[in-house]
Amino acid sequence: MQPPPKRPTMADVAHRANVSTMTVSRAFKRDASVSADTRDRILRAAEELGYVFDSIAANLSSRRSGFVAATIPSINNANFADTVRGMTEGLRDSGLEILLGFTDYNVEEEERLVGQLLRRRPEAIIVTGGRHTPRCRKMLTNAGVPVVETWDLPSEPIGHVVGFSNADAGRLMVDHFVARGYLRLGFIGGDTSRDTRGLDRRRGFVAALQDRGLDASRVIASGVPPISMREGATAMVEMISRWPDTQAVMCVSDLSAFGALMECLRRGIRVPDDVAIAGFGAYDLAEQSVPPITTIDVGAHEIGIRVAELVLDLLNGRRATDDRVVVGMTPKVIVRHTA
Amino acid sequence: MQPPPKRPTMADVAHRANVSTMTVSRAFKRDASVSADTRDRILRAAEELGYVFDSIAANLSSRRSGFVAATIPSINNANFADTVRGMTEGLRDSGLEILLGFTDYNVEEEERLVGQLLRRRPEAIIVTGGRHTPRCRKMLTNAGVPVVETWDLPSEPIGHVVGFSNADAGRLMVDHFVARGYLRLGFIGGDTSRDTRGLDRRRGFVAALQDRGLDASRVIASGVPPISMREGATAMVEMISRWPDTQAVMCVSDLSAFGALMECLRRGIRVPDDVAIAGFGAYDLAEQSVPPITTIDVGAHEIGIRVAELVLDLLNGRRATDDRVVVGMTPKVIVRHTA
DNA sequence: GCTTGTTATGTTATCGATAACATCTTCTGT
DNA sequence: ACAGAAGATGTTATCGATAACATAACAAGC
Repeated sequence: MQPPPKRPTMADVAHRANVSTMTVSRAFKRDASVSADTRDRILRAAEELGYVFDSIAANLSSRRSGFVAATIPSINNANFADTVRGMTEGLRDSGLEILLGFTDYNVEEEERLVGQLLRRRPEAIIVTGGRHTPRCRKMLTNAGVPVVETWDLPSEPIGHVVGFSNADAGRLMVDHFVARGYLRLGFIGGDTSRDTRGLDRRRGFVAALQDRGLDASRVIASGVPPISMREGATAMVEMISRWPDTQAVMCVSDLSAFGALMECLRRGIRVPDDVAIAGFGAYDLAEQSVPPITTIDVGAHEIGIRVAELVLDLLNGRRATDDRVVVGMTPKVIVRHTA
Repeated sequence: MQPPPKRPTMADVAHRANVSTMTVSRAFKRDASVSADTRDRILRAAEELGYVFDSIAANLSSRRSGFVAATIPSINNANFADTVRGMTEGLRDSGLEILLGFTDYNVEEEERLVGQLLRRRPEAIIVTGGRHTPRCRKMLTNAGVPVVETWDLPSEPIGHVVGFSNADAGRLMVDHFVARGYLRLGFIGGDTSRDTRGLDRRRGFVAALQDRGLDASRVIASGVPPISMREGATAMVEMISRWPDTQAVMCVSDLSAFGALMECLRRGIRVPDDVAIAGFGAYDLAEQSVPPITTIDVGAHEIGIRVAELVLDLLNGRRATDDRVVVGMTPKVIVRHTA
């Protein structure tokens, strides 16, 4: 290895442009009062030297990191992707960037990740879900920046909330099934150790069954969340072999619902005549599938937009930091062909 | 607003634990030589004070940021998600984190993004694709850190490469179609202004047709990349109405192929008997779909793993920084039912 | 017993920018 | 023509950690 080629600094640019470093610093901001002439000279000098602004130094000096941290369970999930898109759009003109971390549907991993993210001094932190390890809760509580929980309506929020009740989503589907005359109902989801929101949907589903005095035992829990199309297919096979008279099945997501539906097509099981299927999440897939899949829309994109608005309001002092904002969204059944 | 509650610093921890800040700093590293006793005392003091390590200051001081930057076209794409997963796995134990940015399939946006990322002094930068704006090329060339281009085999690489030839992928599908006896072939993709890799696949497809003296005019280019399932469906309609005798169609991705396939099912067009359909990317969707979709696998996950290995080798000096590494992968057709 | 090495810890000088305040021009209105 | 505001630029101290070097304490080897 040779000695690092020493990058030029602001001082180098300042020297070349015959100004002070402070003026260079101002020239690199938007609104700063620097004469057009001087700014040109500085930017030209920077260009000639190949100067690259050092955000790290700027962050330390200004005590502002310029980003908000966000954790989502998975990079490969259209729902969370929609939410992140919404956040990105909402923050676009604010100069804030999003630092994204993935928890892999795992609260231990979330704890680790939140710890790492907080070390980078984000201006706000957004987490998916309302269940965390005690240590993680504590870190978030003491973070000293706005905290927003999303995709959930926690009973004891840490800070602010933009979400919906996953249990209600489960209930909602029972209502829909029953209204259609289906009474022997099942639920397909992953093993329950990880995806707490999926688990809440199942809880709501089961509770609604019990409220109505219906059989609440038809639950398949297998596969590591998020369960895949394939696992949905496998679970469907198990469902109809264990409880052959099942009339309708809710799957924890549209992906598993699609897998279940495809398995039925392969086996010549008619949907919804022999068994009805519904999913969750309003993925494109559910709409485009033949037949199209009944699902629940929770407004993933809108969640992102609302979160961004909220964060900006809090950071700009347009809202008091200490009053808890809870934005509740309402899940809606989208009725299609399969249920 | 009250005066900011002033976070504790290392100096505070040092004072409380009766050591110097340097010892605190060491206690927070892994390997540093601090007696077990002292370390305990320090960590306890830190815990009691609610101290949170400040990465920004550490980065400035140590002149190491501890992350690699990566740009991908979209957060919502299973292929790039697989690659990112591979990179994450490969970097897991290195202490390096991934700072992810999304270009929205847009080289202008990529330029902006790369500029922002470089300001944060990444230890390496990974970009998707081999086509960039001139300014972006220049920034990458002068970045002073390892640069890896992926998902492509650029003719003039900036630094290192882990990818495959998209044109070859297009050619490969023509070979497959012809081997099956299909001779009137079409291609469905987005409008050509953005997704340069999709465009390369089309180029290869068209070139292969011309080489064989086949009709190369059946190209539908509409929709902003990445084109959706719905756009695939629309494009399929256009294809069969403009060229009703088309025998086989390659779609730029499995998503659009799925959309095209579903449209055929809706219209009672038999696949592959009336028209064959193939996609690209080996998404789960293509495997689970009924019927399952013929596609091309490029090893998205493996690309990520290879990139991570390469980056680690370069950063650890196990490979010279100045010899260009080109890892070429070979796209493979996965033959299923639709073509 | 004295050198040498190892381990644990402290001291000092930065890293590269910015906040806050100071200074010097140049307008503006009367 | 002059006070006062607004605009453009400079000076100094600092943000919170770490590299590099220095030192102290103790063990091992001869």
